[in-house]
Amino acid sequence: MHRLPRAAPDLPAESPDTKSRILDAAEELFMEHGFEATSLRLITTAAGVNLAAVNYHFGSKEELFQAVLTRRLDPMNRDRMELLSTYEAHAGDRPLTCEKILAAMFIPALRLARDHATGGKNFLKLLGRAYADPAPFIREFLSRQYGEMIARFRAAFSRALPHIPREELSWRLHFVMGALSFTLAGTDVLRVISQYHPDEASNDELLLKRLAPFLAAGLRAPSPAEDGGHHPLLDA
Amino acid sequence: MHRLPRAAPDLPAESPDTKSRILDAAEELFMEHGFEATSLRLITTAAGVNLAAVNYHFGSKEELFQAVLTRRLDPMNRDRMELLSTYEAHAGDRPLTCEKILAAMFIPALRLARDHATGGKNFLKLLGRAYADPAPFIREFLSRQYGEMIARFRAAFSRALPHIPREELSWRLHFVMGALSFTLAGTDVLRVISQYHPDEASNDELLLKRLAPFLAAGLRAPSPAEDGGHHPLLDA
DNA sequence: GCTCATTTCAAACGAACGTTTGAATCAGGG
DNA sequence: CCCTGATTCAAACGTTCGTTTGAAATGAGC
Repeated sequence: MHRLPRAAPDLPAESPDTKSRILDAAEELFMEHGFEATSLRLITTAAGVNLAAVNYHFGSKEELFQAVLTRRLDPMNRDRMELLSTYEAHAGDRPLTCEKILAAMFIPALRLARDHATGGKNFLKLLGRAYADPAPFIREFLSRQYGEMIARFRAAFSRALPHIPREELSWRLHFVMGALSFTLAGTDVLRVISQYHPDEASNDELLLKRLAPFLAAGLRAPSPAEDGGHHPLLDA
Repeated sequence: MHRLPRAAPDLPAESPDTKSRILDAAEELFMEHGFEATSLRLITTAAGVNLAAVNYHFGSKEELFQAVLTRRLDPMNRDRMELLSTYEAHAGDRPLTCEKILAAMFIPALRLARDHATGGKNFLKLLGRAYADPAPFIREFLSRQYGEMIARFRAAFSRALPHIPREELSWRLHFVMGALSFTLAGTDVLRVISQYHPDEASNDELLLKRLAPFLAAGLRAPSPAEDGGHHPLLDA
């Protein structure tokens, strides 16, 4: 099935196997232009491989896209769950704080953004954009990939915030994922909103350090159902 | 330039002028499949008009997309700013609450979702997805359309939260826009997160009533810069 | 050194795309 | 009634798309 050709004795950092070169090029180009607007010819040219290589190694363009996502999303979500388990074991039977749970979500993403020099950041952008893509095969794929992790984290938040009704918590988790993916996608809408310190905008750690307190406060907000109701919003 | 053919005496709800039929069909299909994956042939067939009509009336596919967005986005953002001005005038020289400012952002969006029977909800979904689209012409268009409104609202939040540094506030405004657009886009990721009460998920008013307290609490959170620092996140 | 399965390659496939063209159709004013 | 400008229409334009094909190249095992 898989070929193990040269053991790559000491080639500098160039020309890993064809499959990886396609994945790297596809990751960057999908991130830059989106799925539909990125042609296989663009990808294979950038990767320096033959056009037919994609269909040979991956089967189709859609399967290539899923392979691009799986390669990094799978380990990242596994890391998230492991980190959450570590925190929980360390806390004994006391519930975790929201900040700690959010840290279990963010740290693996940060690790990804830093480890692979450019690849990681490209991937997070790509992931943020995939969230908003209407293509059914993307939506189903993400549901499959995220299902287990989300369930674990919802349970953790549920213990951390016992006074928040389950349904309300589901919504807030949805908002958290929205703000996170929007932020990681790093769209240039930011240029409109802030006066845009470019050197800081690219610093993901600082970015998430700002996002976490924001989200933690939102998660802890009194539930509309528990504080007697009548919020001013939308009643005017 | 524009033709005013029949005054449409009492045609039930069918066959407005060609331009509107194209806009309606395009709005729904762009929402459903995205910009790149929606062909002009699909749009014109759904609208019951000739293929060439798009290029005749709008010039190109890109200009059609911008026309779809402008048609509703323009009035909505104008409504938002007017509502904010109304609230500010009513409050005299006291700063508005975060909830009130958020209401000025949400209510026009809700009005849009309700007024035009199906069109409005389609549009909000489309708008949420356009936020994440990498196409340069979309990004530039949104920057142009949103610039003025964002500036107004940032000023309002700045008065409501004088203890939050300007830069921190810019980030939080970014998070607010992210959560809002993600929520309005209404991706099915939601199906993963919550156990999904379908009849409630489609109720935008309830949805935004949950989102507003969440965001208001996040906006009011102590700034990492002002509370002496050392947050637990990311230090583990 | 031949074998055979794996991988690469140039070339082509049919389909679908956005856009253009030029004639047909229409409505209203002289 | 024809003229004029605006709109619709069928047809075709050239390009690009994802995928397939069949032969050439490759490399490990006997």
